[in-house]
Amino acid sequence: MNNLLHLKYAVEVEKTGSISKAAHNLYLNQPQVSKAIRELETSIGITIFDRTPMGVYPTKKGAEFLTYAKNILAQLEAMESLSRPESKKGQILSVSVPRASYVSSAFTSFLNDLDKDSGMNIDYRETHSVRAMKSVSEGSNDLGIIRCQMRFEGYFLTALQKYALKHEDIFEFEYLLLMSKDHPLAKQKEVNYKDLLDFTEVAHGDISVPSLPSINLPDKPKVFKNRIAIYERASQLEILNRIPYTYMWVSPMPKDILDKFELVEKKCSVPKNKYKDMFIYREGYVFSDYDKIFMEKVRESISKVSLMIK
DNA sequence: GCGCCTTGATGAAGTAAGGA
DNA sequence: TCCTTACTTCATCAAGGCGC
Repeated sequence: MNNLLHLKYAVEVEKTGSISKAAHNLYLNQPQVSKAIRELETSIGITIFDRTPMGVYPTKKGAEFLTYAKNILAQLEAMESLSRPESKKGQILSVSVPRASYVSSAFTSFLNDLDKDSGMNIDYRETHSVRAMKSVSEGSNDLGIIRCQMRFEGYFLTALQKYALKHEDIFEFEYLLLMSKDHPLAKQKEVNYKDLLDFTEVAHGDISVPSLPSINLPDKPKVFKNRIAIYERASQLEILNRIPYTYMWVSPMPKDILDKFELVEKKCSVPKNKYKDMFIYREGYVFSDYDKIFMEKVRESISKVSLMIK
């Protein structure tokens, strides 16, 4: 292995899909980056990129190598951050999470406990599981929470292995129906799936954050006649509150949010409705104190919502 | 099919910085 | 001062996509 710069070049080349563009981004010349990549390939004995006139693409082994390279660079960044002055480091948290009220509630609680005078650098991204795995693997985020449908658990475990990520199961649950306390079905202890035919589903409008079973389950029977796609969470809850013939599929929510918007959650028996959330992090990653506090807040939030749905 | 364009690969010549 | 290393600049070539 020549040096860490070569890894950096290779990662940039993968990111841009072009040696020329990577060279431009790295403030170098194309021949130099081309030569560096070639030397790197020679030194490790594999072809990292397939060259084409349209650009370069990682080979199968190259993609595997780049995953390790990104891990090394992320760990190096973490090591270097140790030597930075404490005042500049501040209170750091960098996470990718699913759109889930219990997680955002934990995050709010985490923020409340921070010292606003000590400086903070918080990166909180709501995104889908694949993007979260990619972000954590590449070092864009240190910690992640991913959601997987239980029947696809094997697929996710294979993906985690591919991204060289470790995981910790934190929450198993079924999606619930969320509706106004004045909803015609709100008085029923459990809702039948067919009961939903007469009502309007509120769905999340951003398919890049697919946290709803109706989006995640292409094979799920489409019983709804009416559907409203809303992008913004507060608007979703406001609509559920004000329009009592609407409902929404959600993961178990904290009581304070339900009370605030005068909403109730109802169980509804549907097939393949078992999900699991898990923490993910890079192999060898050492949790910071703030990571640990956030993780504890998430666990506390899970304990609270779990008590409610029992 | 041809010409043009883009892309990557390679080589030569030169520059700058650092170390012996 | 000389050598090494890293880098830039320039030129050239091959391969493939694209429009006419």
